[in-house]
Amino acid sequence: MKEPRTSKSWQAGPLRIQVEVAPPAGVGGPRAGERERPRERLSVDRIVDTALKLMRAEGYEAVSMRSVAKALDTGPASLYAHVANKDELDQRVIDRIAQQVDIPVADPERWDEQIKDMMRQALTLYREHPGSARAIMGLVPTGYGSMRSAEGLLSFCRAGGVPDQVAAWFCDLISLYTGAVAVEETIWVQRAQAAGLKGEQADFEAMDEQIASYMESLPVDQFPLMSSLARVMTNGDGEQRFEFGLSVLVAGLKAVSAEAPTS
Amino acid sequence: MKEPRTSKSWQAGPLRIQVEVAPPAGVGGPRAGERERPRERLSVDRIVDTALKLMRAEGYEAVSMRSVAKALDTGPASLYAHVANKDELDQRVIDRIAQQVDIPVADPERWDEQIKDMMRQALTLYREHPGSARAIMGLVPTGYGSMRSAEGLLSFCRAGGVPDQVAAWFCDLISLYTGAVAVEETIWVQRAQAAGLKGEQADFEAMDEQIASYMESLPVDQFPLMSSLARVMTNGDGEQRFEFGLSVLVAGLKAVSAEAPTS
DNA sequence: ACCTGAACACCGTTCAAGT
DNA sequence: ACCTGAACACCGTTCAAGT
Repeated sequence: MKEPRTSKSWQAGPLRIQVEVAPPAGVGGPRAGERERPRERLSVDRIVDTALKLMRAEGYEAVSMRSVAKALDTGPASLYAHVANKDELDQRVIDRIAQQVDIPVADPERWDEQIKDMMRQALTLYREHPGSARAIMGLVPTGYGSMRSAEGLLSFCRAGGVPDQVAAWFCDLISLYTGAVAVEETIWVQRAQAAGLKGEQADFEAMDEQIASYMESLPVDQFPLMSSLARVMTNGDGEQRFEFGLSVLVAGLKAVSAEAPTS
Repeated sequence: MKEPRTSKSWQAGPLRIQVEVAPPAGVGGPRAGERERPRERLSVDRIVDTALKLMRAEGYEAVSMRSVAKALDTGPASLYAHVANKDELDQRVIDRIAQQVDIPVADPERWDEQIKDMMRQALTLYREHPGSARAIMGLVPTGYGSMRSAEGLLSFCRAGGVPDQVAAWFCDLISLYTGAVAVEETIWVQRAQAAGLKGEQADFEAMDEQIASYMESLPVDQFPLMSSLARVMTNGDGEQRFEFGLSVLVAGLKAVSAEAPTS
């Protein structure tokens, strides 16, 4: 094990914790008006920026040490002077995305809606960076963006009178759920794209229809419910399903908070 | 695109649906007493069996077309006569795991506990096959095992008087959550292993401690809650956190069911 | 200190050739 | 029909050598 090359690292324990309590100087990317000289100096920011751009444009799968290096007009080995490994790069990219979430001041009148809004924003950001959720679920989130999000969620829970322990665990729970939804969507999109190379558009309706009629075709004696509820199972788009999930989670949060002793 | 080589496939639509409505003949693996002849004939079952064993022993990461082929004493190309691609192999392995979940007859007295029990079983199985959750979250689940699980969940919801649409979406929701928890755990285990190559045991306490003290060190003005609740945030082991999630989800299910019109 | 080319040990998949 | 060796186009990471 070698020491981390980036100065802002924390390795007092087994984990590498990404420490970056302030957002990067600019919003990201070379400042406007800055000319692209043929060979600019490498830096963590430049690397993260190009990775982010690549992800936005072509999805997480297209982001590799090699592709990022190529976009920077160099070889993959050069990146390792600024970033410990792919994992750290992923972590930094993800955190940059998380920093884009807008977190309002907690309002006791609508703290539950504020929680939902935050997660809707997160899902939107995931969608704008196809596959990013894939990466997030492979990481222990530290870093400014993640901490900021957690702080926000905690503040909304406080505003709602949620006991601390419940609030703490709920942060994890709802973040995990949102990430998982994004991952699931990514898969569907990939499947649809893989299947529909001829057509430009992914045909989700055809996929739903296919699954529904498959469920309907299941043997009624073994699968009485699945076969009769096939259409109900496949009902609704991603939006409706996500909203359903948010409702269940927030309703559950309230119920559990009411039971728990206020700690 | 070539047609699927396996007879039991369904490609009427964009998706490849794995159709296997009855479990494989044996419980899995060559029957006891069957001698291992140097070069047995390949088959889907043999391939899935060896992949499953490999996953159980060394985790999902160790399961590649090449490693499975090697374990079968052949080259990776040989597998493609029986399995369309890695994706189909994953799907079949996952489904074999899902088939191991025990699904009792629905009991209106304790339908909610039955739901929780099923998910506890699922998490245990994920843990016994490290990384399997990773694979499951990359798949659109069809196949016998998945259908059986969904049927079970639906039957419990019915027993609890949950409206159909709510039940259908809830199946997805709680399965997604359980898979996500398993994925998250996998990551922690991997991190711990990567960090603690010297020691045999993964030192989760040290990781918790590290994270907790990192959170405590956050600037209080920006992160008043995170810094003061650091210990609460890192409280509890995987078990407690999962149980919390199950409670929130089931409580939420009841609340949402009460609101919704009984369809 | 930073960067590089070349190499190492892997992937999934394809394809022409064998039996 | 089933299996195979060899190849293709990728990975992440390392390392000695350059500047």
